Amino acid sequence: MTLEDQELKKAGLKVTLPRVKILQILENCSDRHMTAEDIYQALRDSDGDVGIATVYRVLTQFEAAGLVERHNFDNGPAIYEIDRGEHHDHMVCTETGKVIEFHDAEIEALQERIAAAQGYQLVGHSLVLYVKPKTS
Amino acid sequence: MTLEDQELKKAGLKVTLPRVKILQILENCSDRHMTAEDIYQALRDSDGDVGIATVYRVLTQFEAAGLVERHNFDNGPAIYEIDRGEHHDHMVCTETGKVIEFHDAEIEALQERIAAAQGYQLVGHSLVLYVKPKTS
DNA sequence: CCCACAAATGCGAATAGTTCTGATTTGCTT
DNA sequence: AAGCAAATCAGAACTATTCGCATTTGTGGG
Repeated sequence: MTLEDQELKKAGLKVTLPRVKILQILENCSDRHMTAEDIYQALRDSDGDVGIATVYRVLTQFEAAGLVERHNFDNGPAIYEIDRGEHHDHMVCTETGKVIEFHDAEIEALQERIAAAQGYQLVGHSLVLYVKPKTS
Repeated sequence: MTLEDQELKKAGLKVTLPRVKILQILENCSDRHMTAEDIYQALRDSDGDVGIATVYRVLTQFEAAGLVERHNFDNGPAIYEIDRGEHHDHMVCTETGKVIEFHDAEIEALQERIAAAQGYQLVGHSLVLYVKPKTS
């Protein structure tokens, strides 16, 4: 019973080979931001016989279970990352594609206030900054 | 030579029937936030024989010319709106789908600072608040 | 005012990303 | 180890969008 197995159990998900492998890939990947296709390729490269449909299904379940977060940058494929419980937003370099995480308590607070001012309650948000290196 | 014609000319675009009609639809629509499909239907309902491919092509040109803005809310189709030169972000009600515009100078300023702190220059951003009515 | 020619359009096919379907396999319960 | 629900596979389907190419449409020059 590995750590991954326990996480899956805790999330109420049956411990299956595809799910364990996908969880491992997400935990071990270097930049922590992978597309479904990236994961599919990683599986393919190692050994697996996991279909792309399963990758999507498993990622959706992981998201529902709070194990991973899904983000949509502009157009293009969604990216997935392990949810470590530390909320953050993203900055994407338009030249290199690099993704940088950041968190700003002030912005978070302002968002709440803005929603409240219109008679709403904030249930979520998506903030992506598109940036380029300063010296170009 | 209508107002729409002039706008198109100014943008360096040939004045064609599809372009004029699409511009009118965008200017006259009630909620100001339409999908390409919405526009296609509006054209179809009135009279036109404009293909969906043309709708997309024209919208892309309008965006490049600064006449309209395109936004991607989460997944689902992109929405387009006339660019009146007043920058704003969006709040989407998760229950009714209602879209509310807002602008907050403080958040804008903070975004610049955050990008700068990482050695980047802000070239754009996407901020969407997902909200629900306070009393539910 | 008309003509030529580039630019724009329509249609259908193609693409990208993602989800569904239905037959087969897998893993939990005993 | 058997049974059964849950999960998977492969491929088809779907949604949003773009492309290719034959045809049409504006526009500037004569």
